[in-house]
Amino acid sequence: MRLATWNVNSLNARMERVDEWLDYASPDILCMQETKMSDDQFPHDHFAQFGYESVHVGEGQWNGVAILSRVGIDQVHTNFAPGIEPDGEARLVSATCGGVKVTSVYVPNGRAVDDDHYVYKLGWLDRLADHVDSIASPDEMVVVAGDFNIAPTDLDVYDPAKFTESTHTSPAERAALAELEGWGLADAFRRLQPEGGLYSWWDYRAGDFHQHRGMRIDLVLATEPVASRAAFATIDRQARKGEKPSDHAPVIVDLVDHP
DNA sequence: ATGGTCGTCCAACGA
Repeated sequence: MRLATWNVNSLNARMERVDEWLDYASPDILCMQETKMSDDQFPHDHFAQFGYESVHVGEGQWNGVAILSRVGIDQVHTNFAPGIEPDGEARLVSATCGGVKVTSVYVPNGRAVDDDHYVYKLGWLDRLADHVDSIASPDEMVVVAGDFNIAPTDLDVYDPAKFTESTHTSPAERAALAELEGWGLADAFRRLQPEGGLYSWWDYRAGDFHQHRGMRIDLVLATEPVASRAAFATIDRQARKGEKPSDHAPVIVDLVDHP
């Protein structure tokens, strides 16, 4: 089973690249972020032609998350689970796909460590931990995948010295990630790829992609029953090249039946 | 040394 996550930075703008990518990467489950689309615009029928069922939580101009699956979609949550303060933005959708409890997340950017949006980001991550604990347990197959807007360690940043005291690398953000790891969610890509310098996002400006100035902020977090089955992981840099790329590359994790 | 691009939609703003 192939899992993937991709921040497409506007599905309308990315439609051709997404079609091309589904053809060659052929994921069984794709978590998508930043569709920047309302629910009535989402092309469920189009993806059905590729063999995918889909769920989407959108708001229009900003945010928007989806799950595409060709192994079924059930038990959908379109916001944080009951009992958790609902989010006003379209940043999370959960569903059970092929026996895996999948959540597609678009974690708030934070903007700056002294910005209210950073406080919102940290609170959002706390609520994400509550959400996961509410809908699943660590002994189940659970995946939380998406744009976390956090580089887990300095191995995931092209120049850590440039990102001290800033969003994406701050101790509080990394502590929030550690909280999820403490619950039982492991960084599936990192377990299979111990070396640093592999990134999933590059600023459009200044030729950052070609200069390898990026960060690994798109993560596939998985419980042990999933992570122990993960046999291969990659970031598809090909999808960041060429005409009209997203500023993020897809992250792929392949599972085998028997560890 | 500075700033450099996209996407949303036409004016800035978010990333």
